[in-house]
Amino acid sequence: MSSKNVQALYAKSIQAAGSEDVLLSQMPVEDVMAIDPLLGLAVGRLRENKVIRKPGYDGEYGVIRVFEDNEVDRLRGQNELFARAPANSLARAFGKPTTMKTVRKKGVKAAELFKTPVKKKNDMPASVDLETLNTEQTEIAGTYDCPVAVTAGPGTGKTRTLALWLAGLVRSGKAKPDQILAVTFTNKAAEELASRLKILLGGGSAEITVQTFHSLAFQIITTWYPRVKSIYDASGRNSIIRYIFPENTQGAIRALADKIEAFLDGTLDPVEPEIEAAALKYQDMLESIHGIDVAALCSEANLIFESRREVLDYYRNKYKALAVDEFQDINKTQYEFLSLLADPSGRALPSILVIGDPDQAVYGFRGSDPGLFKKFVADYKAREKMLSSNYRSSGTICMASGDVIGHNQTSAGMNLTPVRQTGPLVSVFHAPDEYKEAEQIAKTIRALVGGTDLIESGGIYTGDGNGSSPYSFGDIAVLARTHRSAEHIIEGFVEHGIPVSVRQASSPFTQPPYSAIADIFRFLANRQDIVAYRNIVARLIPELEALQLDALFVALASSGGLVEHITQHRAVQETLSEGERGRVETLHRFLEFIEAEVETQGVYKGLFLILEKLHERIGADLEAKLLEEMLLETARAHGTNLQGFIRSLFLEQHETVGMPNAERVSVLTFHAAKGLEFPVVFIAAAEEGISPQARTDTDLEEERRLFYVAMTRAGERLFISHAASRDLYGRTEAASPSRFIDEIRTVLRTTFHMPKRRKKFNQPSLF
DNA sequence: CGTTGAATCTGGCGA
DNA sequence: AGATTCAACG
Ligand SMILES: Nc1ncnc2c1ncn2[C@@H]1O[C@H](COP(=O)(O)OP(=O)(O)OP(=O)(O)O)[C@@H](O)[C@H]1O
Repeated sequence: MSSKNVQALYAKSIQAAGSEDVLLSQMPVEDVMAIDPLLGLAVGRLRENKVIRKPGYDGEYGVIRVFEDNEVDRLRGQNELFARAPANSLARAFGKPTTMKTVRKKGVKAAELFKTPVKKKNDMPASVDLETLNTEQTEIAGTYDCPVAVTAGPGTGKTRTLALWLAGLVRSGKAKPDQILAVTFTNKAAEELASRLKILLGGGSAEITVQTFHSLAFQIITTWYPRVKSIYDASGRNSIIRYIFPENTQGAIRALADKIEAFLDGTLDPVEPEIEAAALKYQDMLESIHGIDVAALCSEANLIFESRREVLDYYRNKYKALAVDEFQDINKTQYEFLSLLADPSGRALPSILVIGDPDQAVYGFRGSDPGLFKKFVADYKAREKMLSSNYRSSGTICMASGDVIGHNQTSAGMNLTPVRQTGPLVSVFHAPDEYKEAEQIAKTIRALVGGTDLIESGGIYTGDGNGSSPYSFGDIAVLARTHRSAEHIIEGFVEHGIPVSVRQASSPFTQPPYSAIADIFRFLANRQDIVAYRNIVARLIPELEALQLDALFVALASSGGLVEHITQHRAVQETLSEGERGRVETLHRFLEFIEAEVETQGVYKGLFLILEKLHERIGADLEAKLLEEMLLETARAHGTNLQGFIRSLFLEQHETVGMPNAERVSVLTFHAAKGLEFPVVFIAAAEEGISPQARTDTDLEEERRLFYVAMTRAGERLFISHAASRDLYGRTEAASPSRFIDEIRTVLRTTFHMPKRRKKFNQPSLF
């Protein structure tokens, strides 16, 4: 079936159903069957969630594996099918039609994807116990009359205690929910805390402010200065800096951008006059387009507090209680923000609880200063507390991680007493290369969830001997130091049919080649944002040169964001040929079309059309497609709320959610894993040069803390793997095992080697 | 002027 | 490897 046919068919089906949503979610399956049996089958299976959404590593767009092997071929065009048909009005859109790169590889055996068992033990319902505290925890959770600073190791119930401290405020009537503020450093932590509070307090918890420093600051800024509309992250920052200082080389731009970032965040030390000057120029530009840089959010909020007494008083009166988790990650500016909200010398100090673990300080690169913990204790005359019982990890994992962190000179050396018993040894696995590493992890996961692969491959885990498979995909996480090494794992999982969930840091949609998406939404929401406009044109009509872009830029600036007459502007007439102006006008029509679609059909529709447009020019690799799916989901959730979507785009991490309830293995960076826990953890790419990194400015102790964070996420089983060689920029580099592995005493680990790489040879089954 | 091939570069974590 | 930028060529 050719894709044209599929498009036509799909269009026909939508027509019959009334809308694509109706088709996908409401129309009786039999009716869809009547239009086309194959489509009916697909829709039916989609609805039953019997679907593994397989990211298109083979060059297809968002392939959804709904069919068995023999069926797949019949649906060759399913990519377009699920990507929906293109809007006719755009068929001959601007730009020269470029052929989309299509790579087709043989797909995995679809049948494999279906034999994966679903859910096992972690069906812990609402009855999950969040209330029980030990004596030390209880004491902390009940202290409201004096600031408290808690230092405690991983798994000691810090977050649990903090949640109950917050809940206690409400239950005891000491504070109303809307008088309570809990600040976190990551969105994940905020979500986690909010969901715990919901369980503890029910609906009333919604009134409690649980936010990251950044999103809180953004909210404060936009409340009092509604003029600010566009958010610029590292990627947007780079493009503006490149525009302002065009004479700089790539490397110089990056160095400058890094320093400007630190300056904006108030953590540049010492402040270099040239950097300050450059940063101010940059901020002028942002100011003029009604934008703000993420790095400047906290500093700007502080400025508002300092310059507008009534604003500060408003927040001081509002919050009667304040809690900060992961306090070791705080930086100078955030500390100032905090002390502005809760004046340590003031008369009416709110209840304050801060909790942290110096051994888990891993944000040195963005200016966090663990010394601020001591400063807090001194400034607030806080009562210091400790927790020492680890409830999360087996005795083995506690000891092993203790061995590693013990190598840090600056380790607090806190004693950690495991509550849980000794467990299986830490499994260390040597693979010949990163592909084999991924494969082995995939096989081990299969074995853990009930497969038999590992018996065949003579591998690491052969079950608990009782034939039961105690784990589900959702119990398992693979952690990696860098996104790059995580990607290899994801690819391997896709190939081996392991359902995977990926959590990205800052939105990939603010970076090329997707930055056009971010810019389009920015521009639609903020017509003053001519930088966004320039980026859109540069990305979508790449043939235009800098001078021509400048002409458009100037023209738009002088027209106050009105796009219509730009091409008549003198500067544009002079620098662009008639054909080029025509293409720009087509682009304008496209933007207006998107705007209308967003208003009437929602952000989802707009985003979908943009992605489609983008794919006329660029192909999409594995990760891209996974991400597109995910972003479309996010967009759908925001309906027609453009502002909400933008905020989420720039300030939140994005996770592939895909099919609801689908059990997935989490693949995360060490940083992203902080605060989470999994019964089974794999640490991948434990190699010198990766973990620890080997750069001139690498802080070895921070690298070790990161590794420690990764290890301590595990409850029962910890696997550490490394590859002897790894492809890097086309070169194959030899790599030796991470020193952190050796730091674990030998009796706590077992080591496995993989046979040397055999080309294209499949191990025959032994049984 | 537009196309093509060669040279260059890729640097981490997150809001 | 793969994307992007640059130089030489038609
Ligand atoms: N008193 C307790 N009784 C039973 N379980 C507990 C208790 N305290 C904590 N736990 C459990 O221990 C685990 C770790 O708790 P929590 O996530 O609060 O630790 P944490 O100190 O914040 O860890 P980390 O710093 O590593 O993120 C959780 O599964 C929690 O439910």
